[in-house]
Amino acid sequence: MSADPTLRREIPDATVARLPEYLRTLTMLAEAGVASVSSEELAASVGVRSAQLRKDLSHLGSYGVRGVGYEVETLALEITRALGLTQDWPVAIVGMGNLGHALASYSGFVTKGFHIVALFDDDPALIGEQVGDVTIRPSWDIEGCARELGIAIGVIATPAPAAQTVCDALVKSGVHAILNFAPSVLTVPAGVEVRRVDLSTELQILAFHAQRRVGLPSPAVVQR
Amino acid sequence: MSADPTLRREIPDATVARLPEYLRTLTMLAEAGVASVSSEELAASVGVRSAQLRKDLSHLGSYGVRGVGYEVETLALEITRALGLTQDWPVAIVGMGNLGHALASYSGFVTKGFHIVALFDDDPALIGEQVGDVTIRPSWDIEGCARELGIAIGVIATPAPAAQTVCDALVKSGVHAILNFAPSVLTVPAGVEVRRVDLSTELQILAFHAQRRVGLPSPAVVQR
DNA sequence: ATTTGTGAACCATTTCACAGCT
DNA sequence: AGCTGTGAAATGGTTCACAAAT
Repeated sequence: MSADPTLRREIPDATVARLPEYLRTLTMLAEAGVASVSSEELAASVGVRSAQLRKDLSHLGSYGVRGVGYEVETLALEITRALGLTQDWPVAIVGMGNLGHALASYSGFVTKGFHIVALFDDDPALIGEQVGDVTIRPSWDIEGCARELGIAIGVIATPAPAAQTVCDALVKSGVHAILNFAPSVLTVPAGVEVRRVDLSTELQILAFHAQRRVGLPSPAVVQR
Repeated sequence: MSADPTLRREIPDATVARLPEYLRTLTMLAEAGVASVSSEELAASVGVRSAQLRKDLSHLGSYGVRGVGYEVETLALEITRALGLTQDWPVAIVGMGNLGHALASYSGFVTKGFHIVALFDDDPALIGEQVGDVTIRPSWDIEGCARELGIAIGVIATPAPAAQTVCDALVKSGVHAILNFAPSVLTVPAGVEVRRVDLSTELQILAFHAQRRVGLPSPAVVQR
């Protein structure tokens, strides 16, 4: 492996997962006119320990000033660069039911860095519908048009039984990154990154913790 | 602490996060009429290693039979019990925009173990609307009615600026488990469990991995 | 013969604590 | 003096490999 000092460092997954948080907070600080933060302050806003923040940032390079802190604009730019958000990523959503519609019009989606270029569904009643400035296409056209639209990230919001078929079509079209909202495990070739978001999984994890509470101080009196 | 052999074991977070996956797969197997599985088979369906599955299950107790495997029904029941899904958890959703509506009618929500008992929004145009068999109430009534409805889990689907206020109201009403879809970090007293699901965070993590691919096989025709 | 349950080894991540720089 | 960057220690999680059980 090359030991290029400027870029192509190995960034741990756990760090990558926190970078978006840091970036969001830095963006808010920048909008509030804050020019500089210490690791202590930034960590507090994000809800991590300052040592963790510093270690995370150290994987990107050395962008702080000892005795002073980090320049907000600079750090935000470096994280943006590290995450690959200096370019625009074309995204497709497959499955335009309630969830698909909600995702397509979700403000957080239009965040700098992403651009919805295609919507797919296999329900004839939905095909042709205009959502924002994109028209819903039939799912069976994925392989026909996904590659020429340059889709890099696919979002699957179909019912579970359709998810694997849709996933296969996306992968065949050159998509290497998939966000799966369907409650099913996807099988993909090596090199394709899948992340899953599942409501019932999250609720069940919360139920576990809620259950642990039986017999604990129920009143929400703030205490320490 | 007590070393009670039957219950109240310490289950690692990483294990708890996988239990819902196991349960979902077991439920599918049961519906397909499968009576027994080996750790190898079950692990393959879920996408983990068999040693991991066995270690995870060992935290619940010893419910397998050596030389044979696990009885599907029994194991499903034990996981259900461990997750606290033998009882029904009353859930409230706050923020009934596109996402809130999609969540309220999401089939995965009605999974055994959860029951939507209240919906809240502060938009007068939405208050009073019927979604399923629940009527949308004004957000400022949370403290007034959440406790008597026995709400255990709160789902926040509001815009980011409202999230902390809503969270405080939920906590004050005795809610100890919160699922936050708003892109903001919530501050809660100790003992309250918060899980966050954020679309742009997920997309940014995927962008990072997509970026790593530049110059790898299968060009997706990069363009602007 | 086969598959579980689990110590032990391994690996990843977090936290500590302080040297190094401004 | 103050805060970053980072080795070293501590913690948590995963995988190995095999004894125990049927």
